[in-house]
Amino acid sequence: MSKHTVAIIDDHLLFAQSLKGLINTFNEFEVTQHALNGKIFIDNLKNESKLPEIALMDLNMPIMDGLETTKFLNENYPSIKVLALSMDDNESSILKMIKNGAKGYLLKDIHPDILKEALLALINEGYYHSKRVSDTLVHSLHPTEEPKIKLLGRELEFLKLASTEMTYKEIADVMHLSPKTIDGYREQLFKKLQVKNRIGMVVYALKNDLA
Amino acid sequence: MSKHTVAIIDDHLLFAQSLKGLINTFNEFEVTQHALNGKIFIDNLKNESKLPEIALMDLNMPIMDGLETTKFLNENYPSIKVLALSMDDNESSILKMIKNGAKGYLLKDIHPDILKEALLALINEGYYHSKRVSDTLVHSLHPTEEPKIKLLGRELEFLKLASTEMTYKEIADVMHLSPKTIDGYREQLFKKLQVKNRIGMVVYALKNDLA
DNA sequence: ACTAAAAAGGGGAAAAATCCCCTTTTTAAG
DNA sequence: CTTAAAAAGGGGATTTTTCCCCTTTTTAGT
Repeated sequence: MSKHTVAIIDDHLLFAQSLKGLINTFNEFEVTQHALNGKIFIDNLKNESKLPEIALMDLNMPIMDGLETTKFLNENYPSIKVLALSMDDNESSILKMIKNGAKGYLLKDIHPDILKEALLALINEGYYHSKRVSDTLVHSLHPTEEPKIKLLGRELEFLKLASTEMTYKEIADVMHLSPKTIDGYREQLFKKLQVKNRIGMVVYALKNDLA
Repeated sequence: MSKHTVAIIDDHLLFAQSLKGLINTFNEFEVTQHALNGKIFIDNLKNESKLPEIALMDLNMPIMDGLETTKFLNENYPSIKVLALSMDDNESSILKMIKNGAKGYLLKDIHPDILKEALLALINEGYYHSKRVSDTLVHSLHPTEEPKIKLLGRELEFLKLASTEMTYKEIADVMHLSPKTIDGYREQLFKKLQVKNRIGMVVYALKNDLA
């Protein structure tokens, strides 16, 4: 049985080298490439006959960082599974990486066994997420302390419809109201939400998950 | 040491009763209330001197369902921790519950030990999420199999600005372009995204996290 | 060098949105 | 019953958006 292939993209030479050594002690994996940043890695891919199965991707790199690289890989080489490696468990960077196609997220201070576990999970399940990462994700979804704006009855209904491609006339129609009444709702909402136009209203609705 | 209080909101009498029996065997918890739907539960709260710490909330109920009830509780009785209970592990309903303030999500076919574990976690950690739920959450964030629309260079920049309250004239200004060029981008984008107007465009941008 | 696509720009008109000032009807609360 | 707030509706004008048909310049690939 041939080993699974792993590429390392990291500008910290010392860390990358030791990582390479570690992975090569695993029975199931071997490191086939090492690049100092995303640009170099991608350029190399064009000349490679076989792609690595997994890319161990550092986040902070010069020239082309982990996020950009992951986005590119996801669109152009979707078979490569990106496992993000980072110092920090910063919430938004984890979210961004996953949204852009990373299949897993690891922190650099983990135990070697966890790395192996993650690599195996990536091959077998297609993804890996540590408890710490899952918790972060869940936390980010919880509603934030809200300076919540109190929408009265039909305003919410109107807001939802205003977030579609319907014209106000059409909205008035489906709500069985006069266009002038709708016009009133609109003005009230502009004041309440402190927006200048329908676009602002829609952005508010979408961001607050009301639409 | 007094027991932690749990309210059950579920219209399945048989299930709710056995659940009540089960929980009352736990040393740490006791069921203090049972309501057949969210409306009844909320009405009861007004007359109660002490609120339950945890609400075991079924999702599908007549009159007022779990989602609505959770939303209401989160806004008006934030001290009550909602643990959602559901038959299905449907991705979007899990997401919705959590976004609306549920502190945990359980499936009804779980082992009794898990229920106890979840209740304890809710008290001690403030939340509980099973692996299955975490996985679902993570999965929902991954980019979907994309009928991805290829946006060329400045179209993306324009799209972002179009998702603000700026008029096209103002956008033209900050992009150092003629309003007529902007008009061109707009029409191209309408075709590409298959939308009828600026609202549709903004909704697309927001939902695809481009804005 | 040739060519196609992308980028930038325009005229002119109809439709929709926005604004400001104002009235009547319905509902909820004391 | 009275009063206030919310809901519904209107006139009329300005600004913005949308649409359709068209030209020139720049960029990139063979």
